[in-house]
Amino acid sequence: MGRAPCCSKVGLHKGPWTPKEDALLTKYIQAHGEGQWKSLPKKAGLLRCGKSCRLRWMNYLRPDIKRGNITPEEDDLIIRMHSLLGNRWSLIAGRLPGRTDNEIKNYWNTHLCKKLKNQTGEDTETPNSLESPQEEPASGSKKKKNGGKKKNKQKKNKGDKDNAEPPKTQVYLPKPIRVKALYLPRTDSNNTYTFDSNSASASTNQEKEESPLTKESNLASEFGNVGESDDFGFFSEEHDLVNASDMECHSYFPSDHCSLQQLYEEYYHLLNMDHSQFIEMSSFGESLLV
DNA sequence: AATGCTACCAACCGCTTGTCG
DNA sequence: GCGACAAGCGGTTGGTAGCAT
Repeated sequence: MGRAPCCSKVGLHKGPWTPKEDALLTKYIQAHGEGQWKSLPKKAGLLRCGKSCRLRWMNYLRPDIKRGNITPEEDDLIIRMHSLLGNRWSLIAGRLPGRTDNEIKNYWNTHLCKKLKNQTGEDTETPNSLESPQEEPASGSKKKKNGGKKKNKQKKNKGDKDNAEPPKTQVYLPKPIRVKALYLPRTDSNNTYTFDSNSASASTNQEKEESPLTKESNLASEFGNVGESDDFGFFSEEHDLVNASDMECHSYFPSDHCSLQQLYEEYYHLLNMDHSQFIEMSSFGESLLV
């Protein structure tokens, strides 16, 4: 398929965003809404590519972003979700409202991977991105060519992080996070699972359709189109969809452990059902169930 | 104080996927 | 069915902070 035009056109800014750029982007989106990322920079007066604008907005500027530590419960959920889903950061992020895929990915690579490695000895490679077992995760794979840079330690535009640098191995604070719609899997009395097809957030059209649900549907399709099985009732459209108001009822920021635990358990059940009864497991699906 | 090294994370890059004409 | 475009996703890179020497 065609690729989006490369962002590296001459004259376009790259690198850290300035407060001025942030303001321009925020102002434009507040006035005109999300979407049309390609034409947005020009209209907003930004010398950035659309992808860059989108990323900045999604990961940092969105008004519904909250900032805060990754709680131990979230930490635990990330670990367990990752064990189920692998490197599907957006899926995992979808289960952790207030967390972006980028954030979770970084958090995994910098904290959890190491943590698990220490706990389990060695076996913490991810299902989808196995690295050499000898290599250090994350940091080991990115030894800096530039080495130390103590001299010019001027701040880049992340001043809000300054108050949040705990010692190593701690959860790092204020980080921009995108609040994604919470697509809660639901269990009905027959223990079948369905997913909402609506977004609870003001997302773009694309986002609505390329939502975690869609990804889950993709996941389901990787399990062999289970959704098409009425018996399975997996992603059947006609029943028991969670509407936005339902989702509001599930705390938008399920900070309590019970909610997170429930999310995990539902995923766990979902992925550990006896699929062999219904489908032929794809290799990917199998990889998720190891 | 200067330098080296590592950890962290924002941002980028390239690929994939979905939509539309 | 095909190609172009828009958007999303995950891996990787590069800059900065902080600790060690």
